[in-house]
Amino acid sequence: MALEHAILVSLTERAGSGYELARRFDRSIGYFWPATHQQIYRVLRRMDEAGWVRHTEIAQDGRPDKKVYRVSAAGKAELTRWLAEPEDPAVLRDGLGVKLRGASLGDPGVVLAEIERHRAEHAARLEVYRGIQQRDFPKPAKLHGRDLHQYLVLRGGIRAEESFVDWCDEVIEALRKDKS
Amino acid sequence: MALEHAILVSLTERAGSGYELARRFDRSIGYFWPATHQQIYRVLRRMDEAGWVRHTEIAQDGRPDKKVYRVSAAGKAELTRWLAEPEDPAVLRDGLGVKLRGASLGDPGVVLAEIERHRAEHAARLEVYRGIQQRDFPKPAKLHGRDLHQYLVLRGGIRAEESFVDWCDEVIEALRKDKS
DNA sequence: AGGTGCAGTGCAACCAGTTGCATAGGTACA
DNA sequence: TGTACCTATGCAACTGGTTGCACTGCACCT
Repeated sequence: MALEHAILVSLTERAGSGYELARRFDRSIGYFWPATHQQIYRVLRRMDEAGWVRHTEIAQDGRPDKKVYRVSAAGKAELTRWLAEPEDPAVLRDGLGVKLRGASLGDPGVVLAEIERHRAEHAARLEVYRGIQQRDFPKPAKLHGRDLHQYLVLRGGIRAEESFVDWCDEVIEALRKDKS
Repeated sequence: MALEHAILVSLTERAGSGYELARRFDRSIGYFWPATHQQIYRVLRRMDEAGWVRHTEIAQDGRPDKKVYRVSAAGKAELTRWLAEPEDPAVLRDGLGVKLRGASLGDPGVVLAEIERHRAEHAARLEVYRGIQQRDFPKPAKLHGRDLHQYLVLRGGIRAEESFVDWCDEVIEALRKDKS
């Protein structure tokens, strides 16, 4: 139970509309906490009713009106309350692992190809992360406070992708050897 | 959409009741695909109606009757169909990352302690995985087919946990340095 | 003139998963 | 004797998230 809090963190960094938030979730923050625009709109409304955020309607010319949300005092209080609360460890739910485990029930070449495909996808995402690292954090030793935290989250993404890609390579090699 | 398939894979390895499956999911397979007994019972019934599995009621003395499920021909067909189908990349949803990103909004020491707690939990799980590896796969170079696949899935778990623990260490060191 | 795509918000239906509870007999321990 | 835990199945209510669709209007390309 924490899309609320992901939105609060994002809105604390910068106020924005539901649409803008959905864009942010597609980029940076959504890599660690995915959300659709639907889900975001719904949660925003709920938080508005609860008083955690307030919105101001902004008329724009050429494009539709938008509602810009900002975190209220109650929202900040809720955020700090949540930060102090213990968080459940993240659960992973990996269909690829299940597939590999069942690989011998079908054509093993099919699963091998699937692993190769996933490897490529994760390698691409790794490149994106590394690009962000070089662009936004060229001197990591000098970072402090919020910038440091953001950098460390990115490091987590990089490490996870690296380790996934390495695993794929191990699997690909082992499956090839087993097949021949 | 794949609890169905996780159950089918597990039942192919060995037939069993809903209760037994729930135990298996608590141990091995559930590390990669968690499920509660509720969810398992419900899906089993649905798959029974769809003809993917069949059950035989078994009376036991001293303990309640049970229904032992086994995969039908239709179930096997569905499994191989699914194996050939491309799988979406697993999404991660990590509250700890969100917390770290918002760490400067609260007491930074609180988040540091939280990371340390998670590190301990994942290190413990890593030990469990390594224990399984030593007990069940002492000679990995000799593995083939199903055993090899099972070993490789375990390797994925080990790699993921190792990389998470390493990340925690990086974060802990950086946060300590930043605080002082 | 027509299609695609972006900005912006939203409803309704659905699906997957969680939580709380119920039932029932057995074993094990204090 | 009471309590707690294990085996075994299941209902009901709820929560979180997905999918499909709808409406508006501008910009850009062909």
